[in-house]
Amino acid sequence: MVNLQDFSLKQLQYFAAVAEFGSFRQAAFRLEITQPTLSNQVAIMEKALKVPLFERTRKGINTTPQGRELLLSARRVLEEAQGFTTQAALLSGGGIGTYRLGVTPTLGPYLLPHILKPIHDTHADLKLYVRENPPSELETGLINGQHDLILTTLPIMSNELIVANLFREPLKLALAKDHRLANRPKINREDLLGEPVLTISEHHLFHRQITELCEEVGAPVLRDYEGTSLDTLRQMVVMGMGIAFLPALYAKSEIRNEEELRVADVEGINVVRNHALVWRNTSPAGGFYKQLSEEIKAIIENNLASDILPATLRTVERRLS
Amino acid sequence: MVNLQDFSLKQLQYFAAVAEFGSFRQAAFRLEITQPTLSNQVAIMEKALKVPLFERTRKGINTTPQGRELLLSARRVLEEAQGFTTQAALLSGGGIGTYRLGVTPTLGPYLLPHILKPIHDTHADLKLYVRENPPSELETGLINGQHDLILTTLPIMSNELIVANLFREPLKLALAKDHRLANRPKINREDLLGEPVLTISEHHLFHRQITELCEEVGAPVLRDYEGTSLDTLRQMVVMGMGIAFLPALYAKSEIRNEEELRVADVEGINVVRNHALVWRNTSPAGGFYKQLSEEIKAIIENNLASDILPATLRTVERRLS
DNA sequence: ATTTCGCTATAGATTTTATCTATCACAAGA
DNA sequence: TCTTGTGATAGATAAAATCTATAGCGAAAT
Repeated sequence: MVNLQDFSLKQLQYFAAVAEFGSFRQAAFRLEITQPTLSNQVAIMEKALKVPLFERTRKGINTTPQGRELLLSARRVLEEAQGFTTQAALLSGGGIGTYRLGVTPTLGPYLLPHILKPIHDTHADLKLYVRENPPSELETGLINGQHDLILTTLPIMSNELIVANLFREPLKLALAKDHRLANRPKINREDLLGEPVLTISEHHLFHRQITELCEEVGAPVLRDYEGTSLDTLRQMVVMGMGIAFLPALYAKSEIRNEEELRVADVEGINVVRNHALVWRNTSPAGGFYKQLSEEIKAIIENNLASDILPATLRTVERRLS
Repeated sequence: MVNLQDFSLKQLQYFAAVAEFGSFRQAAFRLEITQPTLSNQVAIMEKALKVPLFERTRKGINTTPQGRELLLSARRVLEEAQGFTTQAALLSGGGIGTYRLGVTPTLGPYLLPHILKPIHDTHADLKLYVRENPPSELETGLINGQHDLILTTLPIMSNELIVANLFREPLKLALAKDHRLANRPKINREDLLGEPVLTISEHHLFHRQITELCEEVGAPVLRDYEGTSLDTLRQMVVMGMGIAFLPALYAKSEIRNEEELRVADVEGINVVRNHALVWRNTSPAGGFYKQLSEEIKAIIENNLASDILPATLRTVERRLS
């Protein structure tokens, strides 16, 4: 059996050239090598394949019947190889290819619709394969190579990841339409005293932020009814089971119907989620990811300035402990 | 632009193996090379393509987004290359492929039906691409590579051709049913005196044989009515324009209707065509062609013994002058 | 007939490439 | 802390590709 290593692309090229020009000399001239080199390589290939490809005469060559058949296969190989090189040339330009982006379910569906379109306009050949996972899984998934990039909430613990802060997202207070505070022009911290608060399950990072906030203002957390998604949380608020803090972008996206819910700020409360684009410090495309993060930040600040706060920090490599 | 010569099949194999095993060391082990060699080759390819294929970490590698895309192309290349090798392995067995066989129009249609089937049975993967040409064109066509093999009548002049004699084909006398000699049990040389003889056009080799024969027996050749094919010659005999000498195999194939024509031998006349299989002495498949000629000879002697005479000579390399 | 030209094959030197051995440096896990 | 597993690096060696120069042969031209 002939092994793959028994011949090379170069030899296939030589073979095809000789067949095309019908002469070793001419083919060698076109290939910009000398004739003995060409004869040698073809002879080596013939020996490896155990098939005579050419019939040598004093006035040129004839391709053997076997050579004619193999020529077709050889051309197919060369064609595929050419495809490989052209694709490589494309990809070497950067910003091309399918990148696996992991996102938090509490942010992705509400942020991505705003940024995917402009990114696609800038990078026509960039595709994002988006998968949703809770932030903790995003981080490990990024480290072990399931994702190329993640769009997640801080903090990020691993010191082998590079974090590009994008923006801060405030939490908004969501009230049922018939809630006693629903029609207040302003709501203060003190108004929340004793108000039962619904939160999302504790797998999500801002569960802890909310419970801390509730302790500060003296609002009880309804642990028995932790929502598994922001949508169920919203439904529970509508049904009057309590109030809830919802991320601003979620509120902007999903709460259109003012008949159902009122969304309000609370004076003196400034709880935010920090969102960032994160990648491995070993990633060869780090430069491109950095550029991408700047573009995303610009898009957000242009389109969503009224809903979010700009990032506090520049891109930093976070260090643990 | 990346050139084809900038990477090799071997490197593609290495690339695919590293991507598959997720580790240089393991891949190197499977490939039976050392890890530095593998790292080196992959690095060389990355440099040539200007695309990072892997992201190196202390616990293994991740394939970059570009690497993932290129992996698909690389696998296609390797697949085609594999196809090339398997085809080469098939062809190296011999007796496989499409051989271009040139035949005389005065023999091919009447002989080939008898031999193609048995040859196909013996060599299932041998295909013959048959083209008809007058013997003189067959010879030059063989020399300049338009044919791989020819089945033609002797003599062959070129000394760079190898001739394997197959058999001798007698000429039969064809008479119209109402000819004065048609019912004779035997016909002698003397009976032909003065009989007008039709022949095929002078492009065909046995035109000369027939004119010489006619001179010997004192029969005039009707030059004005030279047939362009054996079939027209036969029609002319049926119409009573004269008698004709036809090759035995043609007579056997085409003259079924005894109502039209009578076919007879002439006592004392022994004109034959010598048929041979011929190929270039430079042809790498010479051994196979020789074997093929023996098989054809055997087939003929088994199936057509009553119609032809065995070849006089063994295979010889004919010399000119 | 002889020469010239064009073709491929061959020999040997040289350059280039692939490969190996030995080792380093780093991170994770025991 | 030590071991194990990972890829990178340096230098020596082996292998392969390439070149130059030339031989040998057949066909075409002289």
